[in-house]
Amino acid sequence: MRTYNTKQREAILQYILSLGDVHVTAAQIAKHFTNLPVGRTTIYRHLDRLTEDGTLRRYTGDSGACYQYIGSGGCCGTHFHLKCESCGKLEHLECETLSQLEKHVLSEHAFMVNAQKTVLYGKCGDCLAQP
Amino acid sequence: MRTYNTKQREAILQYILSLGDVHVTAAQIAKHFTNLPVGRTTIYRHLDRLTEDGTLRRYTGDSGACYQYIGSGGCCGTHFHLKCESCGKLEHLECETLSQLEKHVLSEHAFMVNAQKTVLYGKCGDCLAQP
DNA sequence: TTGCGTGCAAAGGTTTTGCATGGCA
DNA sequence: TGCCATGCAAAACCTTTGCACGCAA
Repeated sequence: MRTYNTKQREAILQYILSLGDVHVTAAQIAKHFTNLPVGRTTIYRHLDRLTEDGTLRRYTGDSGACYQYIGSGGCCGTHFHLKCESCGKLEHLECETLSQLEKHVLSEHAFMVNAQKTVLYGKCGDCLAQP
Repeated sequence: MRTYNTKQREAILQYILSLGDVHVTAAQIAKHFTNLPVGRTTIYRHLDRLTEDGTLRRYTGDSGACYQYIGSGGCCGTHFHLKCESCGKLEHLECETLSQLEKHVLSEHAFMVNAQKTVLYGKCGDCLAQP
């Protein structure tokens, strides 16, 4: 099955890439393209496809699904992510302590953590510094 | 504002308590009360109230909100939870390694983890043992 | 020309709200 | 009796699906 390079596909991908570490919802994308000819259906279909491709990460927030760019390297497959509850920023977290955690939980608590899907919620440094 | 002790309130609370560590969705509760006079509206209103009370924990799954009993002691305020993606079981995880993780992430990565809201996804021991 | 891509409309599911009635205290 | 609680119906949302037309290759 071939994939076509349409204007809508380009526009959606460009927008997500431009956001960097900040996640988006389908509604946000739709709002961003209010004045352009991009239908909701198309947005959802591309988000689904990009998620299956491994281009985007999908997780479920309090009001709908959120998507965020992962990158072509697939480097985010093995490490955790930190989601700031104040500003919505999603940070990547790769360090030895996290790997130890995975091993510990598996060996001591008989639970295999799926780092790909797990998001640690909390407050990032920037938001902690502000009142 | 007083709160009344109605049959519906009792029935819903009893059902959630009887489930122990297993979470429920609003749909499951509605299904459980198919033959009893408990409307969806009432279920949602009680779930909201109980969550605000701190009696229940609420988190959002792939298809709707999930609720789980916390207990009056609030003992779950400080530890993590493990959600099995296969069977849906929610396990409590309290151990020294997790506390270390929190301290490490805060001091080394400038991020304060909200353990109350964070759920680690993965596979529990029972499901790992099965094919 | 071929077949995927698009978008409108409609359907499906979950959650919320309006309003009249019911029931605890 | 005074209010909160209830539940039906309808609305508000988010997401998916059917179908005809458009467009990239």
